[in-house]
Amino acid sequence: MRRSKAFIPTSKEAPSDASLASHIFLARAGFISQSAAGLYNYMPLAKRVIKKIEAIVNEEMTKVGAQEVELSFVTPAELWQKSGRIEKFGKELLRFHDRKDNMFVLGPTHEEMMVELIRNRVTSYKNLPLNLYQIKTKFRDEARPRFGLMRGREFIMKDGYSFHSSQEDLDREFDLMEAAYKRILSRLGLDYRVVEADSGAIGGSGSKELMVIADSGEDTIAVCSSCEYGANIEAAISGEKKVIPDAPQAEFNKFQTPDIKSIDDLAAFFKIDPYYTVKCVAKKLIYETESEVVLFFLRGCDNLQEVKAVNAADALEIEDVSEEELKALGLVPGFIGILDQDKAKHVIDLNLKDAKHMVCGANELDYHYVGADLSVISDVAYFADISEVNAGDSCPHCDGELSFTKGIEVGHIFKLGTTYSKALKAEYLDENGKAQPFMMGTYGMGISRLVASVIEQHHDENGCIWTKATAPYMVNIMVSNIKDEAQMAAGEKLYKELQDQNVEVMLDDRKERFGFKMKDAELIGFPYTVIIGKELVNGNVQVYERTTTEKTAVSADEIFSYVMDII
RNA sequence: CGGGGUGUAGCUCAGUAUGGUUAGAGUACCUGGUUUGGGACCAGGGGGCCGAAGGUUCGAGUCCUUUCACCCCGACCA
Repeated sequence: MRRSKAFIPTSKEAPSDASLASHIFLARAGFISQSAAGLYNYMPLAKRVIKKIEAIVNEEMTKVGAQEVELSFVTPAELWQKSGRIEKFGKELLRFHDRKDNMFVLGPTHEEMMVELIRNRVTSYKNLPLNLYQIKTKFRDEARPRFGLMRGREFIMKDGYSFHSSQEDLDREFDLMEAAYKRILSRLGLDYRVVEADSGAIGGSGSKELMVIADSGEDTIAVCSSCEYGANIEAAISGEKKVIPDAPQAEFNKFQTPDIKSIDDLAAFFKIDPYYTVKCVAKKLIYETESEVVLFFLRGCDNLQEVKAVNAADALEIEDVSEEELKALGLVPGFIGILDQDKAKHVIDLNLKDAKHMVCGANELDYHYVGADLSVISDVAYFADISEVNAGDSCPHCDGELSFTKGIEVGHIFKLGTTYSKALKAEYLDENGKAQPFMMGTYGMGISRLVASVIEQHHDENGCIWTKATAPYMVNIMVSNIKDEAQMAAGEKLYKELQDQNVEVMLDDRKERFGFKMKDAELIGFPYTVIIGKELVNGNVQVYERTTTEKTAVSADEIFSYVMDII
């Protein structure tokens, strides 16, 4: 491509609202342009990058036997009513009516459509397993799209669905897909981590997220310093505490603690470690048709993990609750106790199971119990893991230590089980001729989000730095002064030679000055720029490498073979 | 969905408190010339229903009402 004819509208100014590097540089370098909230146009450079990523995904999917299909973007609302997700998705589903007044929704994901596609077409265990996928635009009418391609309303996703006759076979496919996803991210040149994820209200027997490591990521993940363990903070667990503070020695007793309401005050008052205090976090849990105040008890040193709390209470949502609401229930804020708690439903963190030497609220103003032994309620209370891991906690699988990092969720693989096949009555006949719902897995990967992720991880103050696998053009030939006939001829010659070898090459033949064209090349982020300029009279050109920003002198006679070697 | 903010040239923004020439700058774009190794310079030029609709006024980018869009913080996010 000749730069003079290419549609690449670069700009010195970034959109006023852009804050992420990927948003700023993709906009400035002429990859994307916004058309409305969360909607972006892909210009030629972006389109090329997307095609490269899609090609790699397609190759890896083909390797593991997945078959590509393409389902309609406009989907009948009826399917979403059958699965119940028309309510669950709510306003995120963009709905509209056709001329016959039938309702449709723009597909936000395609579980229902895919199940419907194979229903009554795949009818025997002999045809299983089956793995179908597509790469397709999705639409979710998000309340707050932001960060450019990172969180758009319209985005490109690879979504795959597998069908099985047993849990074992689903487990096998799940591992296969995890390996394939890892290969894809490695080939793209990304630093990533596979982490345990919250499986959410949808149930299923497990899910993992593929996180690209980046400070700008919206997810917090806990990773082990020495083994492969990693988990979204919503699902992370820690191992046994290695150092346990000395226990306070006290007989069980009620103790006056005037105006001591916080854990810090309590620990200071008794001169004990917060580990030996019981914290109560009251929340309002929202269910389908009702809501209820639920008390969550944890060790004073731990914090409530709200996603775990919602799961433990089997609720849909969690909200804060006011002191007035607590008092209305007969609770005493600041002194809510774990023993003889009959005012509200409560969940106790597993870290408190059989805990001894504890200080806890006495359900009475200005009084706490000391020396409490919680083993007395071990058999009657409801225990669950509801605490958030802390940086420095020990790893649940090895001797390592957990630390936090930020990640961009670019993939999510999920063991769905039979949720959708049951809801949509999709069944096959097993060896005994008995109808069974399909066991399903679902595997998503955000293609347009990957484009942004590459730049989040690979950029500098001057612009994009594309990895070799993702670069829209591998080589940029920059003719410093197009009026210099020798320079121009050398540029044209190399351009043709590289094109003949199917190298993706750009020839910057614009009537611009050296500095302008270099800045432009850096902004766009070609891996290599061949500079044909003033050194040509001495028989030399230079190769500028974007990752290192170093220039290497190369003989003009050898430049073609030199380029073929490094790319 | 709650709270806040902004709409003026392709882009980034002045101008609006106190209404009053022909609505501005930088950048980008077109012409000509000079320049040619890190986003050049000179000269000339094109480009605006000041988000939209109503209203007040002799007169509205500026004041009032309504509305739409976009953005930010939060909630939400298979």
